[in-house]
Amino acid sequence: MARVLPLVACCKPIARPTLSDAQAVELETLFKALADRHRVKILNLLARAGDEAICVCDFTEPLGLKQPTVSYHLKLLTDTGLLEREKRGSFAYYRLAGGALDRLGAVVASPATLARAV
Amino acid sequence: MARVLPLVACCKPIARPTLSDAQAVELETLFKALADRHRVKILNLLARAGDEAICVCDFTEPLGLKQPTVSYHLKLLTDTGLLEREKRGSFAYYRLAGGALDRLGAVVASPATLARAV
DNA sequence: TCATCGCATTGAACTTCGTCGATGCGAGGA
DNA sequence: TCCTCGCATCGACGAAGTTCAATGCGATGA
Repeated sequence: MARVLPLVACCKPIARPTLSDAQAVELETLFKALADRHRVKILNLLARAGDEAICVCDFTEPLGLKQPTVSYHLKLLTDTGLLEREKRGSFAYYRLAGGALDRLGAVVASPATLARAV
Repeated sequence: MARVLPLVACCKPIARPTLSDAQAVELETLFKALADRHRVKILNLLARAGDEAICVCDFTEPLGLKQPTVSYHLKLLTDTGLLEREKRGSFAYYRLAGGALDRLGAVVASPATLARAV
């Protein structure tokens, strides 16, 4: 029986019976992480890169942001569980966390989608 | 051939080739609408209500917010295209916009999900 | 060891958001 | 017509988010 995957280690879909306060806060945190044009672009760049990781310095130019700001956004996404960080020498590489986008989809599943999933 | 539905009259999935600036802004707007615990609960309440609409006065108690604040959130969600408003006498009823949650799922579709969809 | 490079963190300025009292407005009902 | 009720809007305030120069720190190489 298919199951709706938890997101980032938490989170139930929006369209479930009674969302608790804690669950609402978790979803708020998740969507806040996505609620910025630059972070959306970061996810897009990483999704397109597939398995390949991208280092901090390679984000600044496409985003048009300074390095501290890029680090700020990357840290926020990583803390939310959407990104994974890997250190190589003095470089920091980021990649999409495994299945992050898939689980994201499950969270916003509507009743109709749920019916199909279960 | 299945197609990824546009959201709210815009918006391509995150994992698509090159997100334009405008598309990133649209997604930012969308996720910002979801990035609040009370708005998440509103969507949850409406999703559970199915086809039935809920009037403003019935949100204040479960949300623990005053009427002006509830109206603020409902307007924000409506402006984003996630909710629909219907006036009955002096009452205002809100319901989920048709397929809003489904299209939401399409937006966050990962490359793997896309492969399945197409 | 010393200089350099890449990244994280700090601190401060600025912007945006969430909340609610007060107010306005249209719809009923007396 | 006047009063009341439900909702939207305004105005103001505090809270939170975004940006970047300055700084700190570990890694690399001369």
